[in-house]
Amino acid sequence: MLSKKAKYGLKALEYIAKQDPKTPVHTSAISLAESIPRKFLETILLDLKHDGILKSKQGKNGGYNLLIPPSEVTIGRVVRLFDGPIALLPCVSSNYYEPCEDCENEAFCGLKNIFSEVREATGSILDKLSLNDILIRERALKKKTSNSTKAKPRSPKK
Amino acid sequence: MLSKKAKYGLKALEYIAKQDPKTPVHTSAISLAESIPRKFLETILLDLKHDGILKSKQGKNGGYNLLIPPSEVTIGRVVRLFDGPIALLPCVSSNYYEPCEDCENEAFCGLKNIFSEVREATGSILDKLSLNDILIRERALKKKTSNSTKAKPRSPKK
DNA sequence: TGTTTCTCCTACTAATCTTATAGGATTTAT
DNA sequence: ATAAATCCTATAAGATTAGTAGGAGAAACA
Repeated sequence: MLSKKAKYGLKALEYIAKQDPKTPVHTSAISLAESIPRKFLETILLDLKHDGILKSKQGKNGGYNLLIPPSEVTIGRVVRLFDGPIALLPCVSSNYYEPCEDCENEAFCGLKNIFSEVREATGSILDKLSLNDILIRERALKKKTSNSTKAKPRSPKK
Repeated sequence: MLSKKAKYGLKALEYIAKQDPKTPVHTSAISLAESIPRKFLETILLDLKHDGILKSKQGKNGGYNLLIPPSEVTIGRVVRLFDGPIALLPCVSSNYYEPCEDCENEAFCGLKNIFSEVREATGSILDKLSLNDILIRERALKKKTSNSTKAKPRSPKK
């Protein structure tokens, strides 16, 4: 399971990505909108800033904005920042590789073989999809519903 | 990351699966072979027994054996037993589903959409592969190496 | 210049989870 | 009987999680 930090972090980023990129977004606004404890959120946004995903403006009317475009903020990066490795075993992690203490023959380990497949499957999703994809999918989901609610809006009038 | 329990559990099961299914396997033998603390292993094997994966024989010359064939012990089942849900968000878990506390519109959640894809990818591997597949892959890996070590053993003599 | 409103930073804490260990009760073979 | 094994519960140290507390520092603005 994701930690609250990772989940809150993703939701906060999503919220920021939806706002005007020129206007600083207040912690308290995010806190309110996404039901994230304000003080907790502060530390999370700070982490995101230190990682180079967000930039901040201090003082009155300050707040946060994305430092890099939403399409370049991968989900994997955010998950790793807060929760560490995506892999389920250290020996199959790309970014945090460590051999298992007592593994005699890593090359022959059936477990490694299987969990490497799992890591590949999840990594290929999380490192490919970005903040932007969250937004795109959300729009797609909403559109889909509004379409199926309306009566046959298939072809727009000329 | 997997917990030690899950990892130890899988390794223990693998060890047991490799032994004669008629002869009870001692905790101490597994502990020694796989470098798992004996007392810790005891509780793990007990869990596996209570879950119906292992059966035990008490008393002298007692020990553990598989209750069901290796091909029916999925990795997913063992992981879930020790570590809970495979999903990264409660709202995308098949076996432990829970709505997110403050999620207003689960149907429109971009995060859910993406992590449901992740859950599907990992679940489809972990619930399809079994203890038997670990053994099969291990054998395949060893064979591959021994082949490439030998000089062209491609076609056996008639 | 002083006040307000933000971020920034560190330290702390309560609760839970992890990774075991301890000590014996129970069961069975010999 | 005794030895050797599982069974069961309790305990405990350490790490992690999910926050909270309290202010320092920066900028806008009156």
